Amino acid sequence: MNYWLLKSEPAVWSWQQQCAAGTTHWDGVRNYQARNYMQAMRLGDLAFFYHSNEGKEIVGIVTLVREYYPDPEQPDFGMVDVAAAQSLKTPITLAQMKADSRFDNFLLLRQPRLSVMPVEKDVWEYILSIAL
DNA sequence: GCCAACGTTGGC
DNA sequence: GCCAACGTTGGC
Repeated sequence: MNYWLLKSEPAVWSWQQQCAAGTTHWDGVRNYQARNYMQAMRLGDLAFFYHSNEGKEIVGIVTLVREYYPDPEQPDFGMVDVAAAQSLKTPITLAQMKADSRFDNFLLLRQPRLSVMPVEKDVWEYILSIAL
């Protein structure tokens, strides 16, 4: 089991919309590093759903329900399918993570522009411990 | 293959 | 709305 983080601007696609929709394609990624991480995702993996730009907080968890497959209109890039799994009782804000040294190595802080990234197991569990 | 120009992301 | 970071493009 691997853990990930997916970014979405709530003005474009929000956690509320994800919950209402259930399972959706996670497409539109046009960055090779992010794509490579998507290709490494396996069925049943879990990912945090992060609101970028507005909110700037982790708000929920999705499950991977279909592994990477190509976008017929953009063969170099593709998508995965995810399903809303759980909302965090307490969203974890970017400011909170920046202020906590446990997140010093978190890619979200190290590589702020990356939209798909892995999350270390200990970071994943720590977030759950304060968010649920 | 280098690097300047440009575009995009995302925090502030 | 601005701007820093950084990935991509294209000329040489």
